[in-house]
Amino acid sequence: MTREETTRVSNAKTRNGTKTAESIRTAAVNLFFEHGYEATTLREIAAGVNIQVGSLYNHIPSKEDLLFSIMSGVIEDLILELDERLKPLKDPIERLRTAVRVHVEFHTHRAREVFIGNSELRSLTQEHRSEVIALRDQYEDHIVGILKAGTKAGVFQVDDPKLSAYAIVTIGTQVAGWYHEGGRYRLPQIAEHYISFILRGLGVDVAPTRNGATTGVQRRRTKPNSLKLASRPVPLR
Amino acid sequence: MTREETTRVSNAKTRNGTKTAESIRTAAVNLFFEHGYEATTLREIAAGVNIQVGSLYNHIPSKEDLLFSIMSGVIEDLILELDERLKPLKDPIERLRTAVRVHVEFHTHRAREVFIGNSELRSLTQEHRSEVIALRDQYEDHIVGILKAGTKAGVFQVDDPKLSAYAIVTIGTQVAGWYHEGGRYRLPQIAEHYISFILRGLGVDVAPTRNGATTGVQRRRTKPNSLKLASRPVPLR
DNA sequence: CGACAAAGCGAACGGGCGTTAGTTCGCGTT
DNA sequence: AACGCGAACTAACGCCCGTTCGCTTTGTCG
Repeated sequence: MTREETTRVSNAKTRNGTKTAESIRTAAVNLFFEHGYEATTLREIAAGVNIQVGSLYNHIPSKEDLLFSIMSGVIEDLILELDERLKPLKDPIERLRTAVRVHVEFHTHRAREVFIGNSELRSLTQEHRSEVIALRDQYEDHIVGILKAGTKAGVFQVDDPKLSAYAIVTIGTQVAGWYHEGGRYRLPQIAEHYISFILRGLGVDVAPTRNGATTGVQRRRTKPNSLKLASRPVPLR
Repeated sequence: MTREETTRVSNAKTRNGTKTAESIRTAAVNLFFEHGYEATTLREIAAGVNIQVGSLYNHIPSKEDLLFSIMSGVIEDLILELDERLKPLKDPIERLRTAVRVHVEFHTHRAREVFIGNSELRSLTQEHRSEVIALRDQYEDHIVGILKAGTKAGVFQVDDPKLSAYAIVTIGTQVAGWYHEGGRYRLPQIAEHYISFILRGLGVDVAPTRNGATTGVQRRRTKPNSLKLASRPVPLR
């Protein structure tokens, strides 16, 4: 009952040289993303690391704890990244601009983990779920804080900061669903597009998105026909 | 191998008077929504209908087929509803307005089924998944058609109709995640809000959303503090 | 009232799940 | 040379899953 699991993990090397715990994590991320947590077997994960099922338990306390460490880890990293990039900035508009940029960049770079984080909440224990929700709320509060500060300074026109923050966060979920490296849209392009969109939504006057001139964004030269919709959330298998 | 399952179902009455097949469907919808398809047991579904496990097979061919009938059924209904409401309209703006209204109303009224439809694609067989995706594409094509017609008529300014349609559809997914009857926001309020939002996004000049004056919408008189975010996708259990 | 089909019962099936336990192996340290 | 230890292996556990099947109950209709 007084268990004190570390969740964080040893860093010893496996017999073939790579860190096993790390391999387990990435194998789990890929499988959870593709088949979902419930449908993924520890035997599949073990096979992905080329070890036997039982050996997994040298590195993880349980399957559920593996999921939890992935979910909490990705939000913690997100919060850390946001804090760091926001630290030197004072101007509300610049702070929001950076927040959205970090948000979109993170949700594209680590799309799989984020997708898991947004869809597997119900597979966690009560305690772990509360913990993840607390982290998520903490992140949302950051955004809300920026919005409130900007509203008080008179540069934003926001009815309900919490509702607006929710809308902003939702965009990330969406991006994580369809973005894949090498796809039609380049990362800065996506980020700047949403920055303009959101700022306009907050009542800030932004130059129209003509040829990506807003902040000197470079658009791709190829015709922006249509998004590769086929690979949206999770076809696969 | 040459099985010809009907998926549609008998309409005999059970011993206590209600239609069993229907009860199975709603019990399944609730459980799939709360715990997910993989985590839901046929025994749980049976218990929800006050029946034994084996008796389920008097009404369904398999668990996967039950999921499929829920997912395809909800999209079929959505398409039917859209067709019917769109039939008498010619003006592109009016057509889009109605399409969004139908979209939001449907995604709030049948939020649970829609949520399942958007999150359990990967649990279907190849064949069933293709079928559902085809239906979904068919629905998207309706929206794309409206956008293209409006663009050709010169009332919309759309870079990429497919991408815009995707954005519109995404809003529904989002609403289905947090809406619940009796919550802070009333249905027409949500619909009109998104109609204005989307029309503005398409370059149509819409009166600003001051006191819901756009089309004579009545806002609630209570202060619109914050959305009940706690019950977003799926805490529960 | 008796026949018949629909629908429910309840036990069983084969299989796969997460997890545990005992053991072996290869290193770095003493 | 002996030891300790982390990490892998193998085998098994108890459990619960979706599905099947033979039997019984029920409601309907001629």
